Amino acid sequence: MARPKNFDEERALDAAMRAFWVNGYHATSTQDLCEATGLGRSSIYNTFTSKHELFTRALSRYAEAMSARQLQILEDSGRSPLGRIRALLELVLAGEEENRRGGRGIGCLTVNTVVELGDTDPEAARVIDRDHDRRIAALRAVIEQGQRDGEIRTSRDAEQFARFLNSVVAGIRVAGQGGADREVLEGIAVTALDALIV
Amino acid sequence: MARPKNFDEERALDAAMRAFWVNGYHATSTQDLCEATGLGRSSIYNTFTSKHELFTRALSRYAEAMSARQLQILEDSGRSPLGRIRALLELVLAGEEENRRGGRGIGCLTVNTVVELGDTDPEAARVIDRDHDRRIAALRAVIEQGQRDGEIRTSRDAEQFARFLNSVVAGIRVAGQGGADREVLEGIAVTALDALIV
DNA sequence: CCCGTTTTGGATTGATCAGTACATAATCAG
DNA sequence: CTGATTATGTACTGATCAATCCAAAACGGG
Repeated sequence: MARPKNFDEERALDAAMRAFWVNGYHATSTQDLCEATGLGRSSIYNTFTSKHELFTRALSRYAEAMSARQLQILEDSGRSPLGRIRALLELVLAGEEENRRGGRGIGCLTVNTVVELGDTDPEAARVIDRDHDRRIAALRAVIEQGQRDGEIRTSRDAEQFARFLNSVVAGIRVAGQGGADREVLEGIAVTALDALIV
Repeated sequence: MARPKNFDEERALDAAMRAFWVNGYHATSTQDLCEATGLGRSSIYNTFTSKHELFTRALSRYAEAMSARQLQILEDSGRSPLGRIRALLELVLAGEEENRRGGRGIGCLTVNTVVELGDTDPEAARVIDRDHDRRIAALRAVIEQGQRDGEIRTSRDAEQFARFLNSVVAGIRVAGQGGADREVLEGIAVTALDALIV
């Protein structure tokens, strides 16, 4: 029929995602994206239409992959509710440790995007809001379960606690970007858990 | 001797700070800075040398002003240690509420800068690190006092609690930028305090 | 083998970027 | 009033931005 693409679209998307993740939307030029993906301008525009659309797709992919791993942990019936939350925080810590560059982390693409673009990018905001809602719902379900089991003892309702934990994760990410090492981030995480067992 | 400047340098710096705060470093053009400050290009370059230097000065000014208010609260002997921490969180909540734009906040310039520039801007990183250390030290002192008074748990050491609280503040800021309203942010703050209170 | 279709590379577009050059305007010391 | 000095407005610089154009290349169905 026609000439086939010479590259794997998902691999290219991953490379672009990485570039946006490390440098942010504005500081990543289309030239940077060409170099990161190994594609020419034509291929990028032919496949992804525009820098902004490529960003939106990369962000969606990130959110999807990240949430998939996190929700899998939160729904792991092999662990207790509290154990799941611990495992989630452990995943975050491991991720931050893995992504350290020259002593500083690169954080989380969704957090970075909220901070960099705020409400100036409605498509990005939509992706992030959706992802946020899913994570809050999953956290909330686990916390409710833990409260029923008596493992989680807090006078706060599950929704409030879910938002607290989500915010702590964002805070850990920012601290990682500020240069905090594993030990410090772990200290933040375990301290947050103290609020669960009041 | 010579022609005097036609504007107030500090007011201009405030306006520039605001522009960087709302839109970030990369998304704020020199043209934007002219419009925000009301100055011409010549005046800006004559006074502040470069966009980057203007940014560094604006960031320093922000950090200075922000820390001044926060340290004043943390050192207010009219309140108990825990009362000071509550007041600090209240200040953060009030600030986030004040800065809401179209439903979303604009966060905190230092947090925004850590996230946007990470370690790609050494001058900015230096300013922020210094500010961070001061805040941690002040928090730590208050927490130690609270622990001596029996008002704050001794299960974690003061340094760890300080870093936790600082991270929670960053998390609140990010949540505010994500669109969370006052009630939600307040929920995060009071839940965080559960980890400290005996 | 060849034609229709799509991909690809490279040159190019106009807009915008940060920063500069320079002439003019404003100020004050004398 | 004059001259030294600094501020300001305007026009401009080269670089880079995202995006497009177009011709050549690569494929698969017939």
